[in-house]
Amino acid sequence: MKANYLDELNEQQREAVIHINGPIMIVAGAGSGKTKVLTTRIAHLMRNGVDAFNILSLTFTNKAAREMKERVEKILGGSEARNLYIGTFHSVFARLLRAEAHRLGYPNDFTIYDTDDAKSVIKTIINELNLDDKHYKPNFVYNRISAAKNSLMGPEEYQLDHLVQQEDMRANRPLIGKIYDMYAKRTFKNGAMDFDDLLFKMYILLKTFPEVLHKYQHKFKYIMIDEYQDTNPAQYEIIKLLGAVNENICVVGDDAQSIYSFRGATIENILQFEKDYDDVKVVKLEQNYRSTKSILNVANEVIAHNKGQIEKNLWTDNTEGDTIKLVRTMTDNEEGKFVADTISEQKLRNHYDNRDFVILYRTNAQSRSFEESLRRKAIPYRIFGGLSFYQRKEIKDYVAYLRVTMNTRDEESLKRIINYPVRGIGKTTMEKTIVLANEHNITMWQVLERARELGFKGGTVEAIEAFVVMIKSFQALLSTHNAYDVAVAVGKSTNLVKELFNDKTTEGLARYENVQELLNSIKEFTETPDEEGELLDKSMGSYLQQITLLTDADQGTDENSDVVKLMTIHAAKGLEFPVVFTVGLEETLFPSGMSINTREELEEERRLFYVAITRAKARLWLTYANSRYRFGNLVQNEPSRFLEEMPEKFIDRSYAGGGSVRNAFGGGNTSGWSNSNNMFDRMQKKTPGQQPSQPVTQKPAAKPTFSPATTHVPSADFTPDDPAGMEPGMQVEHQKFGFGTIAAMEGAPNNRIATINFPKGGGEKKIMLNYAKLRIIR
DNA sequence: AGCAACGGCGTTTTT
DNA sequence: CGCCGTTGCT
Repeated sequence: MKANYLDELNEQQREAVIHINGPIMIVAGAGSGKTKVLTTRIAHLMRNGVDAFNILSLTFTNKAAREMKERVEKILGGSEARNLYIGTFHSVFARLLRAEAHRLGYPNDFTIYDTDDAKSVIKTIINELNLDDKHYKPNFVYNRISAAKNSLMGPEEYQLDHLVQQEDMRANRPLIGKIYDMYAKRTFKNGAMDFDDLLFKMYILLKTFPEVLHKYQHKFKYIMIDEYQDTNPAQYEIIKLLGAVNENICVVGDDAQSIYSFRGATIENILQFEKDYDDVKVVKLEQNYRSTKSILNVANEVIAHNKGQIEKNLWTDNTEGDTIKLVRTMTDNEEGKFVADTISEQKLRNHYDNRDFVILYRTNAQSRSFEESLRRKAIPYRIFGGLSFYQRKEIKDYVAYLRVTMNTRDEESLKRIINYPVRGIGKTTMEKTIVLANEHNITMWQVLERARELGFKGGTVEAIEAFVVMIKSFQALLSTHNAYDVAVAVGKSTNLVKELFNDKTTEGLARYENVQELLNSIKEFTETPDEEGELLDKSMGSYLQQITLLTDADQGTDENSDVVKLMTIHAAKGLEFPVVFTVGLEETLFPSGMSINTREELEEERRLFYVAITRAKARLWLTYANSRYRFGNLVQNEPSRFLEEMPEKFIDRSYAGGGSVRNAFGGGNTSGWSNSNNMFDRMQKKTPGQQPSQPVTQKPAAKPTFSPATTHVPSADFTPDDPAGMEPGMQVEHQKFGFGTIAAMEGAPNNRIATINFPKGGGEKKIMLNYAKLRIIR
């Protein structure tokens, strides 16, 4: 244990850490050691007698939660940190609701609908109401409903609220309230919650059941909230309820980095915190440890253009560092090329690794030109964002089977699989099923169960009955087998896996691999001890709820993979990189054309720019293109207004990459500047044929966090041994991770957990022996 | 029932 | 431009 953990803090940090009881607000400027303060504070609480079980810490990503736990463990030693309740608002509440949802009439194994699922339900309802989905766009309606829930407004209130109704009338969409009402009823009938429900229903639960509120008020005696500037009213009210008894609430945030108002976050929460409680301790962390003076000065000056912030003065002891480079290119493609070239150059000149670079953009769609240029130069990269692994069709299909197995009320999933793979339950049958379900006021599944009785005939009734029997056989397996075995059985019985296996097209192969990856992730889930709380819930239901909440920031835990990262600025929140490229600094793109109509919107864009700048530790490039393709046609853009807000002193506007040194700002003609024959290109050309025929580029696809780095082919005679005989020092073989050595053993005798070092399987893994299949070598 | 061709639309940002 | 959903054909 580190005895001197307080010595590693500056005065303000220490002040924040040693404050134990009563509300405290930590205003933490960018790079001011916020995470360190949070983790040290948790450790300090525990050192001073607070039980880890009584600490709730809410973070912005699951990855942040995991890291936090590790860091606390490092400070304290031992494994007490395992008992902390750390996670995102959504995942923590999902877990609590898993224990309590029945009180609200939901199954505890409720399904969590992602945005696509939710929009699909909405679209169904719009069609049922005979409304035009061109006018009532599901997307628009979804956002309206989402906003309502985030401000804790239910369907009834929504339809009665004058202001809201006026807005809908003015938008010529008066029936949104009606759709909302039906949507709420439908998802409830489906036993499903969407993302916003995880907050909304949590609030309802605490409001409705005093004994539940009481229970959690006393469980969570100490509450910490990271990124408080990005919380919404629903989150605010829940925290208010949970913290009401002990008032040991610690919020950490930076109003200058509030960038999520589009999903209901309100900066008011942090601005008002001082008024919410008596005697709020306020600590400001103003020393930046991350960036050079140049970077920080530019950031400070940019954000000064916003009005009304919490007063603070962010400063640094770091060196002045390089100037910030401002670069214009002719087109978006040249922008991509410039960035790739510069990365090559910087690697040589300053000995950077790929992992030191990040490319930040405003919209996901901008990634393309950078992908191409990086691929061309064989620079490995990884894109964060875009379509997640779990949104892929083949994965959603597979998961839909698992969901229905867990929760037969889930119609969205049921409709997805009822005739996939084809089993003779076509459109007519499905429609009839829906009609019957409505008529008898039962679920679709119950109609299927009683198909014969309800008048289905011939081949149809046989097909339905076979389907019902199959799903029930999966359900029966749940009590005797772990989630992985059930999933495998599902793949076999449905022919899902075989069907994909027989598809020898490239896409078919990729889909097959993705499904294997899904199975791997389930396997790893069942075998890895739970790091997020005291419950070792390894059930299928727990798995399904968890994967829906995984985000892009959560993956890419493989810190050791040496790749350039590409992501939106939103996704980069909380991260830092030695070298940052912020690209696409053009009017209508950044600031976004959608956000230049009010001062509030524009200020949020500026905060976003501030976040982008402050990600950089040592070097920062800002680029923009004269023209770029948007929606298929070439458009001209002015340079971003933000560029004019930066202090000249720290900016190098003359650095224009391939040629022109003049006139980085002016419009006009720069023809001839793009004959890119700079040194990096030449270097690249010097080694023809030396490039790997297979580019090292990682698959941009988001993969589950828990997938192994390498695949091990098990020995032919692989048979699992009885885990009872396993002890530290033994050599074992794992079907996926390969050969390894048992480093340590812990856990109760009937639930032993081994720490095993797999040299080729991704290093040290914790494995629950009850679930893992291991072969003893010696 | 399954596939090809076509057209329309979209880009903020994400749990 | 590229994706998605719809249409219309077989």
